Parts: sequence; C-alpha cells; structure tokens
Amino acid sequence: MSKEFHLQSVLVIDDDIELTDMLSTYLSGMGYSVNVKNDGEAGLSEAISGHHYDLILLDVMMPKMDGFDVLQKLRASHTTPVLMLTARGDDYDRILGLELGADDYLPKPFNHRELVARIKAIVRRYTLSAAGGGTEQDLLINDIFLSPSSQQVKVNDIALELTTTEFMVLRLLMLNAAQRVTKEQISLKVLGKPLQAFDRNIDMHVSNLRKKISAVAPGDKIKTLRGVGYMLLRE
Amino acid sequence: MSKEFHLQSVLVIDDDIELTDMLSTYLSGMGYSVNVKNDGEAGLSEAISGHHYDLILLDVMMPKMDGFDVLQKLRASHTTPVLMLTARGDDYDRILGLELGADDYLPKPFNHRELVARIKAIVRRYTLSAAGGGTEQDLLINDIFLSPSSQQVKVNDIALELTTTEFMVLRLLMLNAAQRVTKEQISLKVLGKPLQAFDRNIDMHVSNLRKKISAVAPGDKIKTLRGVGYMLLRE
DNA sequence: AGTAAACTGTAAAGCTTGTGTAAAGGCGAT
DNA sequence: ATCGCCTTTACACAAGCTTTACAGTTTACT
Repeated sequence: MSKEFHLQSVLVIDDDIELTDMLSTYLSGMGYSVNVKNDGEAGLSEAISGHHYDLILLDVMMPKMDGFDVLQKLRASHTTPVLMLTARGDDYDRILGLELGADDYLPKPFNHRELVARIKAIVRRYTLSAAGGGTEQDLLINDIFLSPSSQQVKVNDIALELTTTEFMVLRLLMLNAAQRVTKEQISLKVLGKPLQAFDRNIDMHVSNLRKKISAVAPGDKIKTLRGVGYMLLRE
Repeated sequence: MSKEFHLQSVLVIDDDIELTDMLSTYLSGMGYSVNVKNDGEAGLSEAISGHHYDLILLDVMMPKMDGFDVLQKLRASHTTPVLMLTARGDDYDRILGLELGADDYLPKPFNHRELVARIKAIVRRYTLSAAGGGTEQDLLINDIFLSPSSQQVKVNDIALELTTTEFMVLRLLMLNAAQRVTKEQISLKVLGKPLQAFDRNIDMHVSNLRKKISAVAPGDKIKTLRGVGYMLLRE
C-alpha cells in the first residue's frame, strides 16, 4: 500500500433500493465508482468473484443472506475493508462481540456527513496499519484501571459494574485523559450518531458513570467543561 | 488564524412567503446574511451556482421540486449543511426511513428558540469536524501558557479558572500578540455575532480576564486601544 | 482652559442556557 | 412478562453571559 490510499471502487450491499440509489448517486458524485447489489448472496459473489473493491458497505438485515453471514464468508478469503450498516445501535453489542472483522459500523438512519467521516476513518486506518493495529491496551489513570479485553473496570481495586456504553465513554475519556472531549465526539464515537439539539444522552451516561465511580472513590474525577464537554482529570 | 468558523450566510428555500419573511428578518437580526428562494428549482440553482452558503434551510413541500429532490441533487456536488423543515406527521416517517443528506429536521410549526438551537447544533458539529478538533497548538506568550486541547491556562505555572468565552478571548489575543484586535473581531470570532451599539460585552469579558490574570501575576498584560480594541503585550 | 461628548472599567443585577439527576418511557433480549 | 439499559422528559439549580449603572478617563470642540 502506498503512502496515499485513494478510494476508488465501492461495493454497496443493501436491499433498500431507495437507499442504494441515493448512495450510488452521492458516492458517484464524489468520484467513486460504485456497484450495487440488493441481497446478500449477490453481494457476496460480487465481492469475491467480481473485480477488486476498496471498500464494501454492507447492510446487516437482508434477504437470502444477512450481513453477518456475508462478512464471515467474505473474510475466509478477503480482507477488504467493510463498513456495516445497521438498524440503530442495537446490533452494536453483537458486532463488538463477534469481532468478525468489520472495520466500522454505522447505525441507520445516518446522513452523508457521517458516512463520509466513517469512510475516511477507515481509509486513514488502512493507511496507518500496514502491520495491523495492536489489541487495545489496558489503561490506568488516576486510580482507575480499565481493561478492554475483559471489559472490566476497577477503581482502587474495587470492580465496577458498568454498562457497555458507560464503559466506552470512560475508555474514551481515559484515552484522552487531561484533554477536553466534546459531547459531540463522545456521541459519535460511543453512540455512533451525531449529537442532536436537545440531546441529553451523554449527560446521562456521564452522570451514571460519576455515580458509580464516586460510590467507591471520593472526589469527582470527571470535570465538566460547560458548553463543551467533559475531561478526565489527571492528578 | 481563522480556525474559527461562524455562520454568516444562510439560504432559505420555502414557498411560504410569510415564513420566509419572518425567518429573513429574524436571522438578519442575528447578524446573518440571508437569501430566500420560494421554490425548489430556484433554490437549488441558487445553492449550486450562487455564492457559498454556510447553511441551507430547506422546506420539504414545495412547488416545482420538493425538498428531497433538491437535497438529492444538491448532494451530488455540495456538502453544505442542510436543515429540513417539514410539515408535521406525513413526511416524518419518510424522513426517518431514508435519512441521507440532511443534518437535522425541524417539524413545522416551530419556535425561534428551537430553530436557533438546531442551527447551533449543526454549526457546532460542522466546526468541530472542519477544524479537526484537537490540532490547535499550545501557546506561550509573556508568562501565559494556553493549551486548547485541555482548555487550560497557566500563568507562571498557576492554573486559571477561565470560562470558555474568556478562554477564547485570551486565545484570540494571544494568536495576535502584540497586534491590535478590534472589539468587532473579538465579538465576531468569540461570540459569533457582530458588535452592537452600546455593547459592553467584550469589555466585560476582558475585564474579567484581567481580574483573573492579575490575581496571580502583577502588571496588566492586556493593553486597551481606545476606540479600537485590545492588544496582548509582548515583552 | 473649560466643557461636552465619547469611551472605558467594573460592580452588581438580570436573565438565559447548560447541567445534574430522578423518574418515566421504550425496546430488544432473555 | 421481566429485565437491563439506552433514551427521553422534567425540573431545580448553577454558571456565566448580558445588561445596567455609574464613576473615571480620554478626546473633541469652543
């Protein structure tokens, strides 16, 4: 892979005709060559036997063969980057759990800006990881120990019971310890959707996080940056 | 400089004259330059061939070409943020189904507060992704250390508690150290609105800044340029 | 000079908006 | 149906932006 990786050819596999039409128009407009298949079976065979694709957009719910099956079969022989399109964040646990080899997922409904952001992220990742990204590291910051591999968090050696979302919020804050993290960023990276006008979601998750943390350790370790977001304090 | 982005130019596409008049008046009053087109066709061509717009307010139901068509055609070449205005109910399901391309939706009738909230949300989202977020450099001028990534300011190694607005004012002054910065500039870049007659806003923020800085370091580091603005001294 | 007008500094009141949190709602998984 | 958890709603509160007021200062003009 060269220094600059340019996306040229995209395969879209989704049974929603209206959606694939729009995607096709839009991505073509951006200069990509786009091919569309409207069910899993056709998609898979196109991906495998058709010409080379730089990226595959793959719907989860489809007739004949669902997205997970397609991905699994595809991965037997191909490493093509795959961006999964899921109906809402529900499937996220499954995606996380299965670790089938999707590069990212995008909950529907989504808008073009998100789509482009995800595509770019995948491309960036590919350019960076010739040698492949390592497994996610354990983090220890300010008495908080977080282990992605076991999905576990300990504060002063006391285990916390966190939900998946809380875990991801905390991890994001820890990865950016002592740096501001906007609500927008949290929403995008954790919930997979942009922050909306009267959206209190992130506030809630942070509130719950604080409650659980302060139950076992004194002092607020998460600082509020009013009008901006949050920040994990480093002492 | 010019990392900041502020909404300046808005295109409103809606066939309801009463509404567009109201919007026009209201948004102009907020300091935006507003252009109005009363049908889809005119709107699209203005959006494409007219000058650059920072945001488009787009009605769904319109003569000649409906909002969805406009959006789809627009998206072939432009990524301008779009806020769709929909008539309650009917369109809503449709929107949720094929949500691609719009940044947000606002059901009619709506009130000013909500409109502004949504516009702000879009702008914030847009500025973040455009500015890349965390790539702003740390600054060190005249004993003042300012770090955008942690939104923190230290003077002689003593941390200051600044509000976001104060932080931005200081940052602007530091970016233009030893150069004059007019109140107009500060108001526009920091508050996102033009300076008005008898507006003492900026004076207040500067005053508060001075108070906080001089509490930990002697001497006034901000010089007043009477009738013009302020300037950060460089020694 | 002397006076008026304009501008600035700052305290304090006023008001808007963001935030914390409890509680209800929703929705898929079990 | 029940559970878990994400999401939305509601409301009180606090932060901090904005306005007001007034005193002090500089500039303009006669």
